[in-house]
Amino acid sequence: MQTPATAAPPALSADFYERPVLEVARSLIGCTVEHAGTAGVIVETEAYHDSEPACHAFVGLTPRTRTLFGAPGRAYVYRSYGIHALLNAVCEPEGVGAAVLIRALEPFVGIETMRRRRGLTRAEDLCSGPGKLTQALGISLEENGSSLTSGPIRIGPRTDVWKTPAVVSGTRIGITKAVDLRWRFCLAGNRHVSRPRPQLSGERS
DNA sequence: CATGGGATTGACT
DNA sequence: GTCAATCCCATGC
Repeated sequence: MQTPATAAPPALSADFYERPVLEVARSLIGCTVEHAGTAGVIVETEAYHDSEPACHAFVGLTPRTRTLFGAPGRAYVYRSYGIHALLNAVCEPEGVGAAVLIRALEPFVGIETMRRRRGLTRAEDLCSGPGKLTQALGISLEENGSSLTSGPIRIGPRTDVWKTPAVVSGTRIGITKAVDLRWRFCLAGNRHVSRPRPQLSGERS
């Protein structure tokens, strides 16, 4: 049996996500996200887990956290600050509330479409933040709970160019609880990482 | 039912 | 550096 004659590689399977969330967050650097004619390489992620108070799932099972506690390999999309849709990949076995927030991409497919959706031209302004990349890819709240293995949002494996990315960790952005956990992961030196960039040297704080 | 707080961004002092 | 936009939802009365 031949593989289908598609340009894109198969999406990551649900098994990929059914692992400790920190492991998945690191592994997702260099992978691809694709939706509605646009795609990018993941250059920044953050991990969230129901054992720590910055995670939405910390409060337990509610209508909002239903997706977070559900099956791994699905999208958790929620509205942030009343304005932005933020994309997460649900991780760990069903019953555990954990997810990886996709924080930044390096655009590589449909860049003109991204420019139109964003109303901006500079490549570094298109996907360099969690709210920016959902706008650039056309992802909305309706995709909450959808499968990342079958679409409409698909996450694919690392391509040859990104086989062994240099990943740096830092503290998570924009939270007020559990601020000391270094659960943010970035592709070292990449220009599409959101601000503030993690310190490359002198990781002591 | 009223309130308050965000896993952000862009515009502005 | 400051700040408002805007809305979902958890919480408390």
